Amino acid sequence: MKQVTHSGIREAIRKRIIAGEWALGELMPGEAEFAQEYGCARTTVNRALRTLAEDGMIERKRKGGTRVRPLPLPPAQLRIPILREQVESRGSTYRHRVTNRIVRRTPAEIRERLQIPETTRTLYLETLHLADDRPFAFERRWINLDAVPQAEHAELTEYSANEWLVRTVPFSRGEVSLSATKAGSDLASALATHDGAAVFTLDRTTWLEGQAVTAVTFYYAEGFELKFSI
Amino acid sequence: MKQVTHSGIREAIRKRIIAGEWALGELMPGEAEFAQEYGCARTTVNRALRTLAEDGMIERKRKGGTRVRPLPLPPAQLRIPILREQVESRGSTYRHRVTNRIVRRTPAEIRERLQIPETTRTLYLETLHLADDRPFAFERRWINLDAVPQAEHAELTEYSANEWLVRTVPFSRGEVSLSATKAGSDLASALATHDGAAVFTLDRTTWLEGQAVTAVTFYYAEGFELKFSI
DNA sequence: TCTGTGATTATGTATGCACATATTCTGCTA
DNA sequence: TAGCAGAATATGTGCATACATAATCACAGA
Repeated sequence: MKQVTHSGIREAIRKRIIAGEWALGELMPGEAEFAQEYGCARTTVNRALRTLAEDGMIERKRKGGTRVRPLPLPPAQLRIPILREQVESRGSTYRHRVTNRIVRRTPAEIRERLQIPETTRTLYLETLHLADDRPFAFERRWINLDAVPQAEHAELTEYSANEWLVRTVPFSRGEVSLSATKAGSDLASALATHDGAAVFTLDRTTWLEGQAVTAVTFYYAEGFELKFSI
Repeated sequence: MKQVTHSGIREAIRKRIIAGEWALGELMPGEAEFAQEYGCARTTVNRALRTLAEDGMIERKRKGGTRVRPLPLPPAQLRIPILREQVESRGSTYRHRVTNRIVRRTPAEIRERLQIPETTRTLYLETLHLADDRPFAFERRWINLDAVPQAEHAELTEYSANEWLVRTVPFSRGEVSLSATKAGSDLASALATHDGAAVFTLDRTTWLEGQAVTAVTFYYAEGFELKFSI
């Protein structure tokens, strides 16, 4: 009846929590108790409960015991795919075009986002991402040339700066901000839409081992939706 | 020098991956090899590598071995806080006002989203969420009364429908869609902004054990940003 | 009543071992 | 050469045990 695998026990306990066997915030049985009930080692229960805690379903404290989360976290696992995948998953053909590329003075706002001094050189890039040759997203990007010097002379024809960085500086971390922007005339013409269009906007600042790598803003064409499961 | 804890080993290996010791997609040493190198049990290495795999940094296959992810996943952990927390974390006072509440025919679009027949009764709610008495977000919600019959007569004064559902039907799952909407005149007046404003929009459809619970759309006031770390 | 200290206890983790499971690899056979 | 069966192997998992660690609790002393 009851599985004696950690995943089986995890799902059994998950069902019991959802069924309301313990109220929000209420203390649950301890590992030893569950182990006896399910007829398995405490180690196995430990793993089941640890996983549920990682999922945000329960809280655990040494000596304090295990309890159902008082206010369950809305757990959303959002993975923002790289643009090529966003386009190709819609069945469209992806292409990109670098419309501007220059090493120039970094605007103060970007210097602050990247926390770099005025002397640091950055590469500024504007890229238009196309789905079936229609504008899909417009990208403004600054790359810290101290962190990624080889970007200055990188070929960005086969791969966009987006993909090039993912391959060159993988596993970087950072901050993302999502918002809605009212298109000005320059943005509207880049995205081939009208002035005042509501544009879904994604800002990302990326770090690797404490050093700023890049700051980027994506402006998505009208009708774009970022979908994910929770 | 090197920790013999799973987290110590995990971080050591993470650093080696980031340093580029193995190329993207390249085969890494096996568990037994790492265990010998770090002088610990294979179980410990197993947990370290398992965690790295959950983080999306490596891929593992039985007999196939462990390799660095060929194309690293952009790992974004987004937890959408409930509105009260979004407001209060900005240091503002949260209040809400139910501006409309009616059991009526469910629009076909919503029936499709919830996959419910025409006969199913739903509760329609409009709620205005305020930060320091200024509009922060406007919410349109349909609640499946088959799934949550007690919603029909629930007091929604202390807690908004948002929070009431989180407490009543915790741990539900679903789909989220983020987009940008151009405000029409009714939405603009609800949010006390101007016609044509760019409005950040969040759609969510929620399920519990295969049954549709609620469909909701949040329209956030101008200037709103949804921030998170990756 | 307040305070601090030590005992208590639930979870956290490392280990050695055994066995399960999914792939890949090898070599036999047609 | 193609196809298939079985061997080999890396990861996956369960268990018993021991000890670590962090909270909490109880109690003594001021």
